Amino acid sequence: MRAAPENLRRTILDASLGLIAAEGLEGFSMREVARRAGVSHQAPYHHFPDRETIMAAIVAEGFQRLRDNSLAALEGVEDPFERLSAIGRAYVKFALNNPAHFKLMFRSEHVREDRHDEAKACALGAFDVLVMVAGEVAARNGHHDRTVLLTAWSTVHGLATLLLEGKLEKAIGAGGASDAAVDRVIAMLERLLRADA
Amino acid sequence: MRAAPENLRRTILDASLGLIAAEGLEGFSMREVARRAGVSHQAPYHHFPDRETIMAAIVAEGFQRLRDNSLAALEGVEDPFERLSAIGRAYVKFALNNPAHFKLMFRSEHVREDRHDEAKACALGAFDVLVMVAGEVAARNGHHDRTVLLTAWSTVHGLATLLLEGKLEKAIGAGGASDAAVDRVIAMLERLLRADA
DNA sequence: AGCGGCGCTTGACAGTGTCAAGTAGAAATC
DNA sequence: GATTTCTACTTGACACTGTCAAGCGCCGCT
Repeated sequence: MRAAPENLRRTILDASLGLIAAEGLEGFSMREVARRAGVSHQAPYHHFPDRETIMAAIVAEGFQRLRDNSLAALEGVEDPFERLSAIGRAYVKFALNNPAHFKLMFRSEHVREDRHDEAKACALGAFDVLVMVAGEVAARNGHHDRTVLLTAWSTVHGLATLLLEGKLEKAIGAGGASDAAVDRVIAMLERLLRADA
Repeated sequence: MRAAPENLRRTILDASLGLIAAEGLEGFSMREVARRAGVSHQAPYHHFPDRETIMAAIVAEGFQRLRDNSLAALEGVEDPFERLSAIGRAYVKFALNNPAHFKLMFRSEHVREDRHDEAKACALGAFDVLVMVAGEVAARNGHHDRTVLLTAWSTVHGLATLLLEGKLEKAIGAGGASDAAVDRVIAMLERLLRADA
């Protein structure tokens, strides 16, 4: 009995996901993935040309999940400003729940998006949700929509990144819970954006 | 003739700075540093216990330069909101001019700040400038000073990070220059912050 | 029955960070 | 002044990495 074709491919992806979740991005190695999948160190290369392409597949899945999370966060929320906040919170939450995955998705030295169509497409898919909601906000407050988009994205992305790298302890203040800080920042941005242009 | 003590230490740091500037963060290797410094692959270990400690020294220098740049950007600027914008622009500019250096400074897997006192102190030194100016802004608009700080920092940090990773092309819009986008985001944040609480 | 090819394994190579041991030469001790 | 000590450095080795190059066994086809 031979394994179904494409079966090992999925096994390898799952092993990769498990590995980065358990050991972090720098603990990722092709050989360890192969070990976890129970195959030789070269078997993965039969399904992926190289390390970057495996990572690109993981990135693609990450952006799909990020998009799903964003859309789920929008469910039932009508007010554009609240919707933008909801996406922002989902974004940071995703980053904190999947730190290595998130880093991988946003570090070009691991995956050059322009060389991996699927990853690129999924990234655009997630991005589109933000474009849509930022557009709703801009339509309300009269600001330039691309600027609203960029500002909101930068803020939540910076917040997520700084949290992930442990740089915010000194900024949050003594004993402050980090999720409270996230809420404060996002709430503040929402309030600021509510002001008309 | 023997080299002056601590001389190789400086040579190694300079070689490291040159290497990351030329080859990027992932091109950095202890052995390549040694090669550039013209010594054996183990010589650097006589002045630094390990790779992370060399990187920590580089991080420390980076934060010193960031602090200097921030202070220089404040020179002659009186208005708190303009001052915050000036720091923000200096922050992004620093990141774009020293991409690998900037990444190194903000990635905890390379340098765990808590284990390297000098790097930590320099990071706090740069951070203090931001604390000060965010405080001035909060005193004016009546917002919570830590939240102003966090929001401003997150925004410029996210902007810098996304630019560095080449993720903003799709967000800037067709043919848009990225520095114009930076100015727009920072200007928008400034305008938003000018509104009282 | 024989064969081609697909899926995987084994082996090798150059590169890495770092441990361990050796060495040349200046300084210190007698 | 000869000998020892110490310091700055070199040489060598190890386990690990990603990836190139062959080899091997089993499946379906003719």
